[in-house]
Amino acid sequence: MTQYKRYTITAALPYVNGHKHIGHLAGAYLPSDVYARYLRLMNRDVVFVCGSDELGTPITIQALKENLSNQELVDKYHQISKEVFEKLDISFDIYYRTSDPLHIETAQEFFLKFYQEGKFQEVETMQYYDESMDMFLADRYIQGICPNCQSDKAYGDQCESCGKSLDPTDLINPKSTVSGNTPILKSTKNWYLPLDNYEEFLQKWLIEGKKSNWKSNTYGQAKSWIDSGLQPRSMTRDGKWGVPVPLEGYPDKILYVWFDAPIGYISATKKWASDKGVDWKPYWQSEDTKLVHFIGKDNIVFHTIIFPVMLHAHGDFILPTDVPANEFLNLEGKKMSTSRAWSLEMTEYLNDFPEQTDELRYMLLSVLPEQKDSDFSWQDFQLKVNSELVAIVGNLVNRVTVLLFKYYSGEVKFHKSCSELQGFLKTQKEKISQAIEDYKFREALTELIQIARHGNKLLTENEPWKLIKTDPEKTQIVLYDCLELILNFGILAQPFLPKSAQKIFSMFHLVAPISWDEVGNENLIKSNLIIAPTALLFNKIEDNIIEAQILKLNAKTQSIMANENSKNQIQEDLTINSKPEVSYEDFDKLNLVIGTVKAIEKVEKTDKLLKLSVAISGEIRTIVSGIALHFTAEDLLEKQVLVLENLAPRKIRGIESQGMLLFAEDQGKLIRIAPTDSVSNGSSVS
RNA sequence: GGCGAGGUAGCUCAGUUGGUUAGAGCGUCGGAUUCAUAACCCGGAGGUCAGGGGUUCAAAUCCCCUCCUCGCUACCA
Repeated sequence: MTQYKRYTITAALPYVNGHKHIGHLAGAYLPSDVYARYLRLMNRDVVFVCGSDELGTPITIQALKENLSNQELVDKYHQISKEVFEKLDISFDIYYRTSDPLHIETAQEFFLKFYQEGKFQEVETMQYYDESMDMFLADRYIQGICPNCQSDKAYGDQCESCGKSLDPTDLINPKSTVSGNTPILKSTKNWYLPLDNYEEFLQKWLIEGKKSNWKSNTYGQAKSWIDSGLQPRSMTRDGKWGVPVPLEGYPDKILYVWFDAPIGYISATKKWASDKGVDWKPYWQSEDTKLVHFIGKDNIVFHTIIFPVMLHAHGDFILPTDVPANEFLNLEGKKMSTSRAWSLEMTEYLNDFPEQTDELRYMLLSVLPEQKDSDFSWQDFQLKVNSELVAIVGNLVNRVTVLLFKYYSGEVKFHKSCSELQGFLKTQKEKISQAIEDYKFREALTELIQIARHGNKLLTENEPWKLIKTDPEKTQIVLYDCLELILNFGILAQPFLPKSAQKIFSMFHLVAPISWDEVGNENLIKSNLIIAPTALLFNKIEDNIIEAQILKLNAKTQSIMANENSKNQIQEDLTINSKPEVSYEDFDKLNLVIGTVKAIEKVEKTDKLLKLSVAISGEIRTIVSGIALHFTAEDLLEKQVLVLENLAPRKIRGIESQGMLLFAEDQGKLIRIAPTDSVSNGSSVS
């Protein structure tokens, strides 16, 4: 269907700072595996690469948490990931790791070439530096008080409590998480890739070139980034756990993980090629190669903009042909979250259902978030397994083998299959091929099941259990047709259900892989063949299994949340204790008064801001407060509130705010503070 | 608020060069059947395609407005 001579298929490198869940599987690994398996069965030249992304700051943070060295941590999770993918039959040609020396070398070559050709901009910026540890602090190594929600759990890049993304210099009272000391600002040099210089290239290659053949979600998001104007982006960081910057005099500089990680695809290909004794270059540098990146939507910008710009700037490389990005998979209607334990990790599934990997593959493929976020529910899982895999596929195989053994002791009598059946198989094969090439895996799966449905229909229509009494010869033909459907189902099922496909082949004394071209080949079923009796292809999943999983999920998330709450409690206690002692003079500077809210309006074009008019003594103060999510106008109108009267005025959204309203906060909810009996406006609080 | 993606049957979702009667699976109801893991097969019911307006001989599909969901992003003394 295409003119490509070879295919380079990549699946997003899992960042090995923890266990990966089924959302990751559905997002990148399963679709890419189906695609790669299909192409191999088409006898195409394919390399399918993936590997652990093992560098960067979050690794070091997780290592501290688990009390392991960086290397021990990545070794641990690399091993787990590798095994999990093997068990789920994800058929990577190589599962690599970015801590490999070959990768370091490859990434450094990239960097050096850019450096020597003047493709970087050297920029000096001020960064936090921990003098006691003699190191610059990456964002995650700085903790302080969030300027937004006052939580003291805010990191340099984001507040864990309110989720606001931050710049390290936004933090109040920043501390180094390494030493606990207050860091100083110090000048540092980094190398920036001026993405804005490549807008013309992106305009032509992506905006114009990919408009009609990329999925709307991928294209839309990439276009949105380009349209909003690209900025130079630093391709280096201060740190030690990463690819060292290959320049003299910068021992503490490493490459930004998003610079080196996608290069990992290339390093992985190099390693695979050298192990195999072939040349890696055509897979990345030849125009007749199709390069496809399978990713989740969180990686779109890196795979559609930054990495292509890198490849383009380098000059020797081809660009990705397709970037089929999937949306997210929810679990029981809610977004998966590792920190809230609302997730199904691949290791958990394998532990509970070690023999049912095809069932998971089937379920996930049938709900792949191809167009929009989709949902995995245990009930749905049970339904899909029981009413499709068991009732349609497994049942067909069972029906046919039972009849065959009953009437013919399992021996196949050869008959030429009818042309109608041949036509049907050919049609399904074409439909499935086309769907896979269009990355419509759900559709492909539906067409696959049609083959088994057809078999059940043949049986019901011809009733061989009756026919055997009147027309033994016709009975043989019907059963032969059914066997042919089963075998061909197996061939076409190989990309989706590899274990089940092999089970089917075993009945016919055949071994996978069987090429796509063999669909409809009558010589595969030998005359007078004795079918090997098989166990049931799929087993029903009973209600209690599903109930147990749902209970387990709820228990898991509740215990984590309880844990979190107690941690929060400790954190809050710490907040109280961690504030420095103040003198009476300091306290006396604050003028706290009671006022009454006289008018409220929402600040235009904001979600959280309310503009309030508050009466204190003789005057009306205008105060802007970020509380619109907690209170409506009715809640506060004519109510008394606690006001910090002498706070320096500040303009917010063009309105001068003359004071500050004080509220009690409990678990993120704001509660109004007011005297128990009404007092006159302006009454002081001391 | 800005940007992106969605809103189609009870549920999960397909469906764009605009074109008969809007589809599938599951569920539901009815029928048929017993070879089979109470499974399979046939049939029915079920939709103002989020709402409104426009373009057109013709709109789920193109344009405009509004509402809702998700993601990114902005304001938060």
